[in-house]
This record gives sequence, structure tokens and C-alpha cells, in this order.
Amino acid sequence: MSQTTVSRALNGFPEVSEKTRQVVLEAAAKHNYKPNTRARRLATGKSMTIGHLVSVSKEYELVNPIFADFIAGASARYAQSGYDLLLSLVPDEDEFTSYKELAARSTVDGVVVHTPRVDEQRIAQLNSLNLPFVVHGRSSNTLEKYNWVDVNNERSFFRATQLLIELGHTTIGLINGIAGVDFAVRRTQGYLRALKENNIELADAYVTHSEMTEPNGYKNALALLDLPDPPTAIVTSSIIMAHGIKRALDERELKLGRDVSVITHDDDLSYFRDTAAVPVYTATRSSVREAGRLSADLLLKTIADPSRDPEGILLDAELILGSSTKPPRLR
Amino acid sequence: MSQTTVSRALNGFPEVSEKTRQVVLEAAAKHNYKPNTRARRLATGKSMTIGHLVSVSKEYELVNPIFADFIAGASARYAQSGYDLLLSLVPDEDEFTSYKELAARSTVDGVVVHTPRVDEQRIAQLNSLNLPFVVHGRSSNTLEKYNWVDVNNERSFFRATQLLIELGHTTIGLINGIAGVDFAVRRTQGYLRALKENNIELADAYVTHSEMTEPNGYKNALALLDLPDPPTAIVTSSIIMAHGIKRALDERELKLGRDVSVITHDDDLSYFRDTAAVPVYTATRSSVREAGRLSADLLLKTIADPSRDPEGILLDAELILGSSTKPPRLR
DNA sequence: TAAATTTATCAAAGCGCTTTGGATATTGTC
DNA sequence: GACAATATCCAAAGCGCTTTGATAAATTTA
Repeated sequence: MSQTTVSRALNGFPEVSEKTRQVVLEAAAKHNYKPNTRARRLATGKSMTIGHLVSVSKEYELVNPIFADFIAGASARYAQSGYDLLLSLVPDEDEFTSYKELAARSTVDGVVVHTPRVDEQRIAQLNSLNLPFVVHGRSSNTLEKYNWVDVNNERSFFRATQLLIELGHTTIGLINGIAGVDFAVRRTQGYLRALKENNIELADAYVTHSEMTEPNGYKNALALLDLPDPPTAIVTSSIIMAHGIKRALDERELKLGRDVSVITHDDDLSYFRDTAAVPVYTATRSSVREAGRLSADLLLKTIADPSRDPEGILLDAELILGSSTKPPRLR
Repeated sequence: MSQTTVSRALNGFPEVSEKTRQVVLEAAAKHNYKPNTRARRLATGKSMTIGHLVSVSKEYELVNPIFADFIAGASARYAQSGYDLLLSLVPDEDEFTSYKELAARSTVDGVVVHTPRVDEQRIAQLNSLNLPFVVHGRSSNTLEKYNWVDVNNERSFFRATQLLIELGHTTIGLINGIAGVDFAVRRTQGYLRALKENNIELADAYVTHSEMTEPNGYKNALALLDLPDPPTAIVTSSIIMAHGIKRALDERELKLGRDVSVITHDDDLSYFRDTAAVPVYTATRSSVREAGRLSADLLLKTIADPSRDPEGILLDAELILGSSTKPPRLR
């Protein structure tokens, strides 16, 4: 039996009779024959691989824990379509070089861009490389067309802040992610818009930017509590920071909700799921795993049809009422 | 100029003169020429890829957050050696099928096995596949030879429990990872040995097993606190669970340290680093990122020399004194 | 029944590299 | 200056598949 027939039988082409296909399949199963990935990829000209380049800040050496869940969402889709997932952690300054190299070597058929900045260079660069990609998040200052999946950050944080104001809070802090990253900027914008619409003016010190770690949540919360007029409510960008904030409140013997209200963005991380009937935290919730799934779908569609017009998918975070928000205590 | 010369110049073979090598390198740089990955892999017979198959429990659908840091450690080493990292999240029951397929298709040159169980089937199976691998953790009930990198779990938890006993605690709970997973079993053994050596007998109810999430830490802590004779100290397997335990204590208006002592295992996760001069938690600490690095090194060595005898690397967790442990309060 | 289609199979080319086994040019030795 | 040794380069084979174009067999049509 010829190679051709075997190949066609295994790959489901119609030019082979059902009878011979069965024979081939049985023989393949019997000898545990699977076409060699490398040869197959060379012959087809496809790598059947999606690249996820996660930038690791040299300074902090930390890996954003939301990747685990994002990738869990994406990975399932890739597997369904026969794609592999290539994960590469690169020092952030090298990131574009890495894309260029992946493209030149054609190691991957597409990439997902994580954590875009407000003025993200990679988008234009990737467009010029002609490598299909999807951005998880958006980049405010670009005119490029590109695929993206994002949460409505501005609106979510506007609503969160608005809720606190409606409860009677007028001194509200924001403990945000690092400055310049697009989602953080949009969240600040939403927060500021709510303040402005309610004629509240607050000093810059009420907004902090840092990597979203527990220690930073703690540290920044202490800084806010040390202000001459400490906030009665805090909005934050991550449930991990929220835990740090909680620790700061404990240390000052302040009670979450009663003394200081907190609203957090909640990515619905699998190991931090706020599952109680009344959630612990009032939160703007949007599943990052779902975002992973959607990004994967969009990327696979783009790879299948490269002439496809770029698409943006905007997810709306739910505002979930928990027990961490109450009217401010009278002083 | 011939293909041969170019290939040799680019790959640093000595059969080419420095002069021509320069010419080739310049020309390559000028045209951004990089050898095609797929062709290269077919020609060399190596995939230059390491597979990490992370099993995702169907029931819980959760991704162990320590992977992010483990992989961060490993990834840097792979990159140095020119290897890619293939990440695949597979439903746990399919895991061996996945290895078999990777081997048959020779998609990867080696794999890392995560979260082995006490009686881990995959080890014998991988040995029979002749695919180089390293286990992150160990498997107690196997006679197979294999590469592994593990923390001294038994000893760490023995020491942690011993410390609590020395402080005067006699009723000590253990909030552990899921039953049957090797590290959890060893930790329970260490805990039980310390109790036994000090002639302390406790009912089975003082040990709980579950996925290491914040909600589970909370839930299991409440269960312990609801026992007729609630523990005055708790040992736990994860800093994420420790946060859940803390929440349970808050709810019962118990103070961490003063009312209930807690020792946690601390993987030194980058977003949960306990950096204070006096750490918040007394902990058995061992960097999972370092484990990732060591695993990668070991795997790369094994790939380079497959006849190499399997090696085990045992890391000793430090016992870090923090402020979450104090002598028990008098009742 | 012969010619025209359709179906089932195959031989060979090609994917873009690395590597083997020369061939040629250069240098060194007596 | 003749020969050996070495340095430099190259043509061609091969990696294990998919795919193209052709052929043979089976079926249909006239």
C-alpha cells in the first residue's frame, strides 16, 4: 500500500475507499503509528502552534497569575483544533524581537499578545510581520486594526466607583496595576469619571500603581490609610491585591466593609473563586478563562482566514454585590 | 555560495572560514534570514521542545497556580538552550494517552510530569516509552528509576508540627492538598510523625484534604473550628489556603497567632511573596521557581545524554519564623 | 461491446533545512 | 618543485511526511 493512500486514509480525504481506510486505520492502531509531527509540519507548511509570549518584568521577575487561567481557557480550544501551545516567558524589552524571530523562523501560526500598554508598539509591528494575532486587552493610542478581547474596564470601574459614591463615600482610593498598562489606564479613567460626575475632587495620592501582588496591595493600602484624610472606600484591580488590602485593614484594626469598603476587580481565578452566597467582595467580575477561550477562537478563525477583518470583542464585567461595601461610618 | 556553507556558518561549525562566516552572518542579518524551524527540526530529528502536561481535574476545572512560577523558572533555562516549551492542559484521565501521543509523533524531546500521585502510573509508562522526563515531586509507591525534583515534604511538615508542639500546642489541625497526591501524603506523614513522637493522639477529623483554593482553606478551617475540641494551631499546604484560613478566623473573631497559630507551606510565589522583615506567616518555604529551574536543568541533561542514570534532587524547605505562631492561649 | 466517466491507487516531487562524502584550493614539508 | 596535509567549500542525499499528476481498475453510458 502506498504512502499516498495511507496519508489520505489517515487524514480523511475522500479519494480513498471506506474499505481501505478501515484497513489503514487498523494497521495504524495496531502499530501505534502516528504521523511524525515534524515531517508533517514541514510538508504542510503549518506549525500548528500558537505562541503565547508572556513578558516578565526584569525588575519584578513576576508572572501574572491570571495567565494560568487565561491559558487554561485558550488551551482547550487549541487542543480541539489540533493546535499546540507554545509558551515563552521573555524579558519585556525583548518581546518584539521574540515575535520577529517566531515569524521569521515561522515557529508559530499565530500569537496572543498579553498585557498591552496604552501605546503598544507590538501591534503595529505584528501587523507588519503579517503574523495573525489577538491582543488580550486593547491599546488606547493606536490607529492599527487588530483583533482583541477585552473587558469594559472603564465602565466597570466607573460603575464600581459610582456605587461607592451612592453609598455615601466621598473619599475613595484606587489601588491599580502598573501605570501605562492599558487596562490600568482605563480603570483609572472610569474611576476619575465617576468622581468628576459627582463633583468629587481628590489628590493624586489616592491613586496608586504597582504590580498586582499581595504585598503591594498591603503596602499601598497602608499608604492610603496614612493620608491625612484616609479613604473610606478603596477600589482595586485584583483580588490578590484585595487580600493585601484586607491585611492592611486588619493591622489597623479596621473592619472590611464596616470601616473601609472595598470593591475589587475579580478575574474569577479558579483558586480564588468567591463562591459564597453573599460574596466576600463586592466585585466587577469577568472570567479571564472565558477571555482565553474567546481569544483562542478569534485567533483560530483569523488563521483559517487571514483576509478576515480584525474584530474586537468587548466583555462587560458584572458588578457583583458582596459584603465588602457598606455606607461610610460616621466619623 | 552553497547551502552547506551557509548552514555551517550559521550553526558555528569550524569547517568554514571566519571571513565567509562574517559574510554569511551579515547577509542573514540584512535579509532577516532565520532558518525555518520546521525544516530544521525535520532535518535534525529533534523537536527542540519540552512538553509540560498539566492535568486539569475535570471536577474542579482548576489550574494549580504554582505552575505559573514553576514554568517561569523552567522557561528561562529552556530559552537558554534553544528549547521551546509546549504547554498542554489535559483532563487528568487522558494524561497518559497524551504522553503516548507526544512520543509517537515525537512532538517533544522530553516532558515534565506535574503533581504525581502516590502510586503514579505515568512513571512506568514514560519509562517504557523511552521519552526523557523529570517528575516535579516524587511517587512513593514505585520501584521505577526516574528523575525527580522534590521538596522534603515529610521533614518540613514534621518540623512545622514539632515547632507548634514545642510552643505548647497539642491540638493541631492539618489542612492539606487532595488525598493521594504524593506531596500531600508525605506532608501528612510528617505531621503524624511529630504527633506520634510527642504522644499526641488526634481524631482523623483534624486532617482535611481538598484542592488548594482560598475557599477550601476557609471551609476546612471552619470545619476544624467547629470540632468539639477545636485546634489551637493549623498547618496548611499552601499560602492560598492560608488566606482562606485567615478569613475563617476573622469570621470567628479569632486572631491569627494569638488565638490560632498557623504554619503554611510557602512556594514563594511571585505575587504572594511574604517579604516583611517579620513574615506574616511562619512557613516552610521552598521556591517553586527554583524547582522549575532545577527540573529544566535535569531534563536538558538527560536529553543530552539519554544513557544518564536517573537522578533525584531533594530540596529542603526552610522553616521561616513569622508572626502567625505563638504559644496557645490559656482556655 | 466500445467509449467515456468515475473511482481507487500509486510514483515521484517537494517542503527547507542538515549532513555526508567528495572536490578544490591553500599551505607546509623535504 | 613534488608531494602530503590541511583548510575551505560544495553537490547531493535524506529527514518523513503531503500533494500533485498519472495510471489502472471499476463503473456507467451510448
